[in-house]
Amino acid sequence: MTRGAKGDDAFCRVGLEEAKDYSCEDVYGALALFEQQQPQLNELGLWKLFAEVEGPLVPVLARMERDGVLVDRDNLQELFVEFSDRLLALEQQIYQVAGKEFNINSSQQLADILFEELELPRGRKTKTGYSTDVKVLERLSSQHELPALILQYRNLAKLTSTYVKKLSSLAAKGKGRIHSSFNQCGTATGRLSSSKPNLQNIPIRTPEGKRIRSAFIAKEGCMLVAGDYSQIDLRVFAHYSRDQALIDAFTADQDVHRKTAAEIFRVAPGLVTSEMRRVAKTINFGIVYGMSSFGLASQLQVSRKEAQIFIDRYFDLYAGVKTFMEQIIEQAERDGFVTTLLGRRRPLPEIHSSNRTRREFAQRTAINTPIQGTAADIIKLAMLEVDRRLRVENFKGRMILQVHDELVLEVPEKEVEATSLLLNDAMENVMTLAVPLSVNLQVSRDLGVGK
DNA sequence: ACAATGGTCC
DNA sequence: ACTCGGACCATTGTA
Repeated sequence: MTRGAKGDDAFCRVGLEEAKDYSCEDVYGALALFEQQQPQLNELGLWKLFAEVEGPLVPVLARMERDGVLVDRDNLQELFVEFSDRLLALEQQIYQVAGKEFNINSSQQLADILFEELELPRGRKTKTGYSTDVKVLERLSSQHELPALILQYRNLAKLTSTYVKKLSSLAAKGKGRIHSSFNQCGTATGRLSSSKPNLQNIPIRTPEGKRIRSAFIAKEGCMLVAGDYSQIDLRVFAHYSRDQALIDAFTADQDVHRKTAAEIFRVAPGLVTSEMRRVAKTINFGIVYGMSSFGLASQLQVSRKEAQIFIDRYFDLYAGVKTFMEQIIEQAERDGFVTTLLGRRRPLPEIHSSNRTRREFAQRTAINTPIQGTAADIIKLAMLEVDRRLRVENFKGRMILQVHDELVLEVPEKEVEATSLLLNDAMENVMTLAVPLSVNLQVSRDLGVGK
């Protein structure tokens, strides 16, 4: 049933007759698959998940895809001109500093210049040579001006080609709305994915990135209402681990990164610096991913010993977390799979691998999948509830984006207040865990400023 | 067409 | 020897 890579737009070229046959074949195939797989879903205990979540979600996603999201074409065009100009200038500057012209986009050619001609210290090796990734270039920035220029160039080139250019061309046709595909199959954890274009990795970190975000707007007379779950992964983690300190922190609505920082640095919460909090935040995320002391050390740029101390103190504070990790790995070894709160299942055959790297990877996956997958379960339920309530209450607002822990709605100005309440309530109360779910709301004309 | 590298998001 | 979970995509360079 796979179409050719360039065949997805076939309906634009063929007549209705052929399109009809083609569509019916698709439907027939889907039905045949359904009849074959229904018993399997039953046996695996997945029927309920299919019938009550994934199935009902199909029309919701289909409508999101059809409606799309509006972008400001003029704004994008201006960004394209400005970024192209700046890239051209950077390019010339780079040639001058490097002493010759080369293809800046080629990591190979760049490596030649940096490590052969300029004789800068080499870093990590790749399969084909020496790495020129952001970590390496940042380290070299203090010794030579070229690496810093490359970083600037890469940053701008990435934004221009992947986002500005791509989004412009997609928005050029039709009403300026961009129609992504939200895929239900294809992730190992149960998350959605977005493609053609991917609207789940629109920039947000850098100032230039935020300007690209600003090009995503609400149509005339509407506002964008966004709700994002506050630290849903860690909250799910608290729920699963039943760790009392973590549960207490979220129940009291404490700043959990600050609390962690206070503990591992042995200072009063009031004396936690932003740097200490940053370290604690990295650890909190690392824990969810099953990070080792080695991984933590390389992430934080500290010694393994220091990293190990952080981890020891972490497990001191959150004793339940360690037990949970051990138990979920045991479970994976026993069953050969792990599950999410709604029974979504991920096989982990490599949990018994004799290859240590593979086995440990499977162990980290055993920890991460129930967390990430349960968070995905929760927001999928929220999407169904939001969609249902919008209809029941006859609101005109519609969901247009999902970004893993965030839902964005396009809402008529007059309904913003009521819809915001609806969104907040539906997201926070869609499921009851051992800790409350908390949602931050944002109302704006575009996706840029303040988010 | 495909692998490798690098980079964006949660 | 060990380098954090999940995605998608652009570009280069080789086949």
